[in-house]
Amino acid sequence: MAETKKEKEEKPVKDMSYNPKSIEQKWQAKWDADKLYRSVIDERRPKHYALTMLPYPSGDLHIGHWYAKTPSDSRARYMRMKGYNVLFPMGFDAFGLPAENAAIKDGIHPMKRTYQNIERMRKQLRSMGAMFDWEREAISCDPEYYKWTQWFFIQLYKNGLAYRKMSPVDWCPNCNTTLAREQVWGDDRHCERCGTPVIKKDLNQWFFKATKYADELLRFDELDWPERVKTLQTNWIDRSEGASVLFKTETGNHTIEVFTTRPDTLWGATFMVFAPEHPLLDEITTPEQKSAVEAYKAEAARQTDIQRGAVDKEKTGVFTGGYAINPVNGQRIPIWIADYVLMSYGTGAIMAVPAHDERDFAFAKKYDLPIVEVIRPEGQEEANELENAYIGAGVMVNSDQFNGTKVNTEKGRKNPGIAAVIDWLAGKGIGKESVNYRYRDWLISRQRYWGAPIPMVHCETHGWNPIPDEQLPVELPEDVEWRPTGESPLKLHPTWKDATCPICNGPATRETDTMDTFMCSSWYHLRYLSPKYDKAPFDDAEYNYWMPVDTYTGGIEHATMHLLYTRFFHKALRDAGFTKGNEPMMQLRNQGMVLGEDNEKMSKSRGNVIAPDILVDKYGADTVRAYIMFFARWEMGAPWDSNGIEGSARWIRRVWTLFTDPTSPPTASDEVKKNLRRKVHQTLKRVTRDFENFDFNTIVSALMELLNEMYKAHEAGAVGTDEWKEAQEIYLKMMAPVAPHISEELWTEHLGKPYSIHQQLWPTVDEAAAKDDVIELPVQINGKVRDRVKIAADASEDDIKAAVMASETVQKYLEGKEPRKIIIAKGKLVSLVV
RNA sequence: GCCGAAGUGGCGGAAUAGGCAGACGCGCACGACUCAAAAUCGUGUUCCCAACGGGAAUGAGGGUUCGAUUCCCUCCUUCGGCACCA
Repeated sequence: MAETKKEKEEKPVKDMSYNPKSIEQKWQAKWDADKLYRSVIDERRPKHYALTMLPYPSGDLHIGHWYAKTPSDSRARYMRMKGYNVLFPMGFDAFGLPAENAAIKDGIHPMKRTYQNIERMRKQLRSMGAMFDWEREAISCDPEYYKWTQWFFIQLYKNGLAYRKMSPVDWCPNCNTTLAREQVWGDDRHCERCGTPVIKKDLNQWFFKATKYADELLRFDELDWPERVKTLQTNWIDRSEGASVLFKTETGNHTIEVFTTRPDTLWGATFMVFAPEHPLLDEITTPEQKSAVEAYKAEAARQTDIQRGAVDKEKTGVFTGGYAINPVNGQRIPIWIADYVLMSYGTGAIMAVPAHDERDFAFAKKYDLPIVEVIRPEGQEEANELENAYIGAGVMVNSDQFNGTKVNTEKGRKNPGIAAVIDWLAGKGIGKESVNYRYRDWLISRQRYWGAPIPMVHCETHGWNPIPDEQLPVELPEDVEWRPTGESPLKLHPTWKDATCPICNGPATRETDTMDTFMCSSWYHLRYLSPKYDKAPFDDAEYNYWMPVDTYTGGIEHATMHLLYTRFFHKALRDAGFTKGNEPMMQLRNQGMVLGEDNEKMSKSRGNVIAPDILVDKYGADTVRAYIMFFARWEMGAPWDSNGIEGSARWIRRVWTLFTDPTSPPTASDEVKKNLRRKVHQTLKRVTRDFENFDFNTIVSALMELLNEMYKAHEAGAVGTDEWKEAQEIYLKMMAPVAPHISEELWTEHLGKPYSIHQQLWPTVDEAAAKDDVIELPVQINGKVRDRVKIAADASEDDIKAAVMASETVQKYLEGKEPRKIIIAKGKLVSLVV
């Protein structure tokens, strides 16, 4: 050993074999020491805020994290080389249930566990060699962070956007907490996090008035977002245009408001239906019907949402004994209750038009209620004996002065029948144009410990009031007891609840619920701007320079959760005067998912998890990065293929071999040199375009292709020529965003170029060099490729024609005939029609 | 039921203004190097017809076009979202 070392010292020999481990460690340390990726405001340069969704500190970096973050990093690096001042921060979404559940099991405090996990994941994230600016790291469970989460809650409260309400809410019996509507998924209405079906509970909870922004959230005109996400959000909000109409009860004691998308069918409303939970039921129900109604209500309450919501379920209902008056024709119509009417949509009461609504039709048939046709297909004279509800276009009949008015299948004012009736209703004061949404306010209370406490106190005299700013943050107590029942330790804590009313200084009780962690992640992109700033959630100077986020990358699963919340949050803050612009994230791109080799979702229980650490250890980060970018279309994702990575490893090694090859005297012909230069610039063009479009897989393909060409040029003696040197430089610059370590090593150590390659500008395409001068034109005869003709790229149509007709093969297929038509697609192909 | 995405070799995928289908890679086969293996390098690799050569083929069927993976219509399959929403 000693001898070898001595030998090395005396006669330094460069180790020529590719050793990713030492290269990667070396450069990561140097970049770090030099603060190469520190981003500071620089007014002279255009800014680019690249953001990738922050991870939950689960404790281990998953291959999925790599799949999300590596291409995002590579794109950020590309933008930096394009001359942008790029901000690419990283942090942790550190509140949440897993840490608390683990604490219940083993007693380790979530704080302790979370920071340990962060420590570990930080290390793993660094092994990626990404350009994260770690000085901007933000951790949402840090009191210096959640102080501002709480502060924002108070701002929303002060602006009338936070309120407390008793209502039936979704409860996950496994997570022991309520959930927002967005967090309940699927046919069986399960918890988004743990998959357990939720149940309904009546609880007092805090909500954000997200519905105030429903219309604005439907506008995407400023956004470069995938259609898919815009569609998901649009469907989620589900705007529905129609009218609200006032019905009076027969006794005249009550007014019942209903929402309908079909006010043009009002004359066909032959009964009304209330949801079983409707508050007016008790007063409308007659004594004779009381027991039947009560029984039905009890049965409906007993059923789960899933049972009630089953589409194919036979309709059931009970007559209340009460009557309403149809305001358009004075008809006395019975009021029923049925569970197909939901209290949570519209007003919980509907006008039933059996002739033109399938559900009402089925109900009327079953209970033998009158069916009156009010829309008839155009041109048809006779009344219909309806076998089904008619929902098509037609003309209004049995509708007094509106008879003959045309009705199409459009919703809202686009439908002449609806427009006419709405105007008339409004004039009479019995109805008006109205819009309904399926979208609900955001329920943010969580009955858990490991979250940001809701900064509100309750006083017997003064009700609910926010904690004064100077008392923020409301910190989580550390001396808590973990109950296996899952009850919130905040509720059980002996003294934590005790507070002072900010109005009267009398005794008050603290809110023991914490906030939905989606609240924390609704503004993390702002905390990154100035994570240590203590005068406000963010420094305005930083905000004015960096915001909005230019490129946001992350998973599609957040389409109606995080991405909707964060848009709402930005708009709410904008109206409160804290943020500018209408949208927080201008461009969005979603990556797909990496599946296990068995084509299933990766999970510990399936045993199909791919650990990036092992791959990095075996191949080096550059190879893992390259493979992740190469093996699938980024937005699609694909199952992992352990063999496939060998291809990327081979590519990296082949680059190393070629670029560390000692120079030899240049012997290449002019043609070889010209062809090399052409391929280099053609590749640069492709790679540039692909980076712009997030087509990461074809970037690596193009680089592999060019490398193959370079090997051929090498064989032909191109080494040492100016073209070769240019090829090497451009190659490494194109490779730098993909494989930052090896390209730095080859750039500085083997090409002897100035450190750092990551501070170089992206090369410019030489269009003239990229142009082909001779091209091979395929010749089609009657649609089939029969020959290929080599010809100058700038040849005239006549020259092309002549060359094609001169071909023996072409003549053979023409069999002496003249082509009827010759189509020349310039630079692409020639097509002969015989 | 409604809305959306996707369907291309054994596999991942490419074809980015309608113009050579299968780039690039995996895998496989053969060859070189080697005592041998690994690594590396080279050649081949959509299918069918013995074949020179030809034919078929981008989920299926139709249409537009000189020409369709690409545009239009109908349908099938897979995945995702919503769903008694008035």
